[in-house]
Amino acid sequence: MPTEDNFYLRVFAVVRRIPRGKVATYGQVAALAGTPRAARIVGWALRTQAKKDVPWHRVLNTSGMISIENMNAPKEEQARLLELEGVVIERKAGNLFVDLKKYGWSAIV
DNA sequence: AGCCTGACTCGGA
DNA sequence: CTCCGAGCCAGGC
Repeated sequence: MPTEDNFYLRVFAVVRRIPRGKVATYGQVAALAGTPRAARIVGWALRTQAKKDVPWHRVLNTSGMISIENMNAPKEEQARLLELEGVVIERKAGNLFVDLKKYGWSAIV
């Protein structure tokens, strides 16, 4: 697998392709980026560049739950951004969930 | 160059 | 069904 910055670029490119009002999982983005097992790297990539021109808030874990707890990007902020796009956020036990069946994005476009 | 850590995931107990 | 552990890739120290 490539170990260049291109991986990041690909990740960003994939994330940018996520339509407004839709969400994708880390694993999915990683797969689209060319490395199915690099879900963690995706999160990392987003974390290093978060708050740029990439809709990082559209990326969630495989459960549709926001894993962020005490990071630079508060989950509340992510929830707000998603709600602005029409995505319904479900709050359960202090965690934020998104209905992937409804808002999940299909890579096959 | 080597070890630790992490916005993840999957599989077994 | 829930909890715990191992696997994975890349970056930081």
